[in-house]
Amino acid sequence: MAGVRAPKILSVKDQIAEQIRSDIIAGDLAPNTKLNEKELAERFGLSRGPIRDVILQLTKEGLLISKNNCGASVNSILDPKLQKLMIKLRREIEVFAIEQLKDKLTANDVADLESILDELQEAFERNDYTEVTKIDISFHNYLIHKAGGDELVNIWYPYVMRMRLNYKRITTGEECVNEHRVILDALKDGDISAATKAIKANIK
Amino acid sequence: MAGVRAPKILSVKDQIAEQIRSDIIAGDLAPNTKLNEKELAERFGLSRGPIRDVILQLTKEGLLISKNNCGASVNSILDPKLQKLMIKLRREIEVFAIEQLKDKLTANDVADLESILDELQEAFERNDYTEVTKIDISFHNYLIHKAGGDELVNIWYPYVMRMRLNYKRITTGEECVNEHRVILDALKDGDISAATKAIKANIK
DNA sequence: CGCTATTTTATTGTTTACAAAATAATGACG
DNA sequence: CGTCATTATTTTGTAAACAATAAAATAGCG
Repeated sequence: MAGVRAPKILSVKDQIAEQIRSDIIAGDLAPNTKLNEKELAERFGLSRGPIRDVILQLTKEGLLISKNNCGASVNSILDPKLQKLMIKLRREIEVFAIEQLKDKLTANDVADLESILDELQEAFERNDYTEVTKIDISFHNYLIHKAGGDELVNIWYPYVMRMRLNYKRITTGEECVNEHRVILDALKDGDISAATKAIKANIK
Repeated sequence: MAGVRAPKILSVKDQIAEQIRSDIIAGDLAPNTKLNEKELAERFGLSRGPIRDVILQLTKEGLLISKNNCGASVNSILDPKLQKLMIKLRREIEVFAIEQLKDKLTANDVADLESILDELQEAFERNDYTEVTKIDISFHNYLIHKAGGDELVNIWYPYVMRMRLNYKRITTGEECVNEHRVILDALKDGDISAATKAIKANIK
């Protein structure tokens, strides 16, 4: 079993949530689109119960906006002022994470991160930008989780999701892979200041 | 109807959530206490459905921690490093809010805030520290909401809740009322720099 | 024809019943 | 007597039916 990466086991609800996030990121669900519980339940072959849980979760993440007795819809673009604030806060969280990670990354961690970058490269070559975005997020998620566990991920995640809503298009593409490689290289060297600089450059 | 403050209409779920938050803040629900859905449902005279929604919500707020098929329990004290980070981030959010509020507070707003401070004073005189904490939060909530709406409240709230878990005792008491009065006075004068300083001093 | 009021429909909120998983309890074996 | 395997019970996850609210359509009136 040595060297075998544990496959991530996701609950049904987490999978549904992930799918809806993808749809929003991909633009299949445009801002202000209203979500119908019954439709979603039929689409995923479930009852409305779990769907409602997912909607609540995505609402807390800021992707959806819900009103009592009126249902949920895809949230719209952030006010620029708030957007700027969120970028700032997200940067601070990620810088904090990198500082915590000094001399904490194991060989296994590095290997995992390398493989995430490989996947990123592949997705980019396939022009699968929705997947690029998701893998991009998972790279950061790995660092955040390693540094602060679920607790830190929980406060970090809404910023990422909310920011994605505003772009909805990957900026350049190749740049994305390179930027993350710089981060990982700096981490491998234990060069916190370089890693911090690279993270700041990546979050925009 | 002039001068009549709108009574806040809360959904059933919001009321339950508020009650459980109070119990946690008051210490009636100690960290690591396991929450039983059936028990809660009976206590509030509801079925398990809405209770589950509330648990999910409080989990996202960081007050509870949930595991698949294992239920939810009251979250425990934060790691000091994370605690420090959260204080820093919360401060930045509140400073941002104050900057946005310059020349935006109406006479009505000021009156509302004054009356919140009055309630704070009363609760303090009754030695009702759970209520003091809740009113304290509502003062800040008013400012945050006015500055950034639900959007900003959503990212701010988890910090407050998470921090409260760590104290669970009001520090001095009278200090609390005074600190908030300083903030409000500075806001009334439009003295952003003083208000910022006061907010920073209050968040610790 | 335009507007409001009422009825109808659709959608969300809640309850109840059932399935699956985890925990607790029991019993066999060393 | 202690440990492990198996069974029983409790608890969470899901599904389906019902109630209440909001949205849409229709009818009545100026």
